[in-house]
Amino acid sequence: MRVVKEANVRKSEILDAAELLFETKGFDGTSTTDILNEAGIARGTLYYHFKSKEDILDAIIERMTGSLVAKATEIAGKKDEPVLRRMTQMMLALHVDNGLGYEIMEQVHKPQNALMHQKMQERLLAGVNPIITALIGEGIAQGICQTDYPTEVAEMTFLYSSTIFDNLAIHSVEERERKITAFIYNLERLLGMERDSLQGAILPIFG
Amino acid sequence: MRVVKEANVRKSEILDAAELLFETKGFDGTSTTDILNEAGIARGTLYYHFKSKEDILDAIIERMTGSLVAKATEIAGKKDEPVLRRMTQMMLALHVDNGLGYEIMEQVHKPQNALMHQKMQERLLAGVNPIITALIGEGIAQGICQTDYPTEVAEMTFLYSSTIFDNLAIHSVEERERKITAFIYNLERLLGMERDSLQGAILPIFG
DNA sequence: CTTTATTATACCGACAGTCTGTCAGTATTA
DNA sequence: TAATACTGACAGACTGTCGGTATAATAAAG
Repeated sequence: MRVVKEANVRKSEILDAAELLFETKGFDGTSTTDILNEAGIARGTLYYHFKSKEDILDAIIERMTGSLVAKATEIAGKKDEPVLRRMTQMMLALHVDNGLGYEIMEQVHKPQNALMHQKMQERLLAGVNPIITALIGEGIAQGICQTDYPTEVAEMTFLYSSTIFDNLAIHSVEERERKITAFIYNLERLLGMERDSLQGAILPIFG
Repeated sequence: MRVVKEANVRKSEILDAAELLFETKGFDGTSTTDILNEAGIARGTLYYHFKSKEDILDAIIERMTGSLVAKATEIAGKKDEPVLRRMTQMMLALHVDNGLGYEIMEQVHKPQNALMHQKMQERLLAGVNPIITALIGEGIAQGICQTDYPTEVAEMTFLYSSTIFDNLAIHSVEERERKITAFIYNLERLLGMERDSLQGAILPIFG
C-alpha cells in the first residue's frame, strides 16, 4: 500500500525515526533498514529524500543544533538583562539541559558515535561562538571583564566545557565539583575578572 | 604458500600495513581486505591476531601515542633545563612535528576519521596530562607561574591546541597568527603570568 | 642423540550474514 | 501529461567466523 506525502513531511518523519533510533542504538548501530522500518517506508523512499545515511545524520544535527543556537540567540538578545546573567543562562541552555535529552547525550559520547559528536560540536561552535563573543564584547564595554581575544576565549571555554562536562557523568562527585570550580576559576582568569566574581553566579547552575 | 612468523612480528607487520593505508585512504576508507593484501596475508590471519578492525586502530594509536608520550616524558625529565624551556619544547614535540607525519594528521582530521581522532586525543591527553601538570607544578614551585588548578589548565590548553592548531592549515596566514598570539595570551592568563612573558619563548616555535 | 609422536601456534580461504546505495518501473497528485 | 513521491528487487562490498591445514616446539621412544 502506498501513501504519498509532501516531501517535507516525509523528510521530517524520517528524521524523527532516525533520531529515535540514534538515541537508543547509536549511529553506527542503526542500519538504514532500521530507519526504513521505523518510518514505515521502502528503501527507495529513504534514498529519494536523503542521499546517504550520513546525510540523515547531518540533517538531524542541523535540526538539533538549530534550536540550540536559536535559544542562545534569544538569551543573548535580552539587552535589558545584565550581561553576567545572560552568560550564565547561556551556559545553562547549552549544557545542563540542552534539549537533546540524556540518552542522546550518552549516545553521542560513545566512541562509536565519534563522528556524530564531532559534527555536533563543530556545528554548535560555529553557531554559538559569535553569540558568545558578542556577549563578552558587551561585558568588556561595560567594564565587567577584559580580554584582547574574546573569540578565542569563547572558543576555548566552549570546546573545553563541551568536552569535559558532557563526559562529567563518568566522574565521581568530588571530581565533578573540582572540574566545575576549576572551570569557573579559569574562566575568570581568561576574562580578566576578579577572583570569585563569577563563582556565585555560575555555581548554582550545575546541580 | 605459507610463511609462519612469530606472532609479534606478524602483528607489527599488519600494523605497518594498516597504518600506511590509514594514512592514505583513511580509516573508514580502508577495508580489511585492503590490509590483507598490503600485508600479504589471508583473512583468517588478520583475525587470528586482531579481533576486529577497530582493534587494529587501537593498536596503531597505542603505538603512535606511546612514542609521543615517551618523548614528552623525556623532555619533562631534563631537570637541569629551565622549566619554561621545557614547556616550549614540549609543545614543539606534541604539535609542530609530532612525529606522525603530515599526511596522517591530515587524515586524522577528516570527518570520516572522527573515531581515530577522538581516540588519539583521549589517549594522548591521558598520557601527556600528568607530565604537563607536573611541569606546571615545577613552574609554580619556582615562582614562574601560579594557578590553583594545574591539571585543568593542562587539560584545557592541550585540548584547545590539539583542536585548533591541528586544523590550522585550513586557516589563512593572518588567522593562524592571530590564533597563536591569542593562545599564548590566554595561556599566560591561565598560568597567572605577566603579559608577554611567554610570548618571546613560544612564538618562534610556530614557524 | 636421533627419530617419532604430540601438542601448540600460526595460518588459510570459503562462506554466511549484513549493510549501503541504485535503478527501472509504478502509483499519485498537480 | 508532466512532475512528484514512492517501491522493492538487486548489485556490490564489507566484516567477522569457522573447520581445517601446515609449521614449529616439545616430549617420548628407540
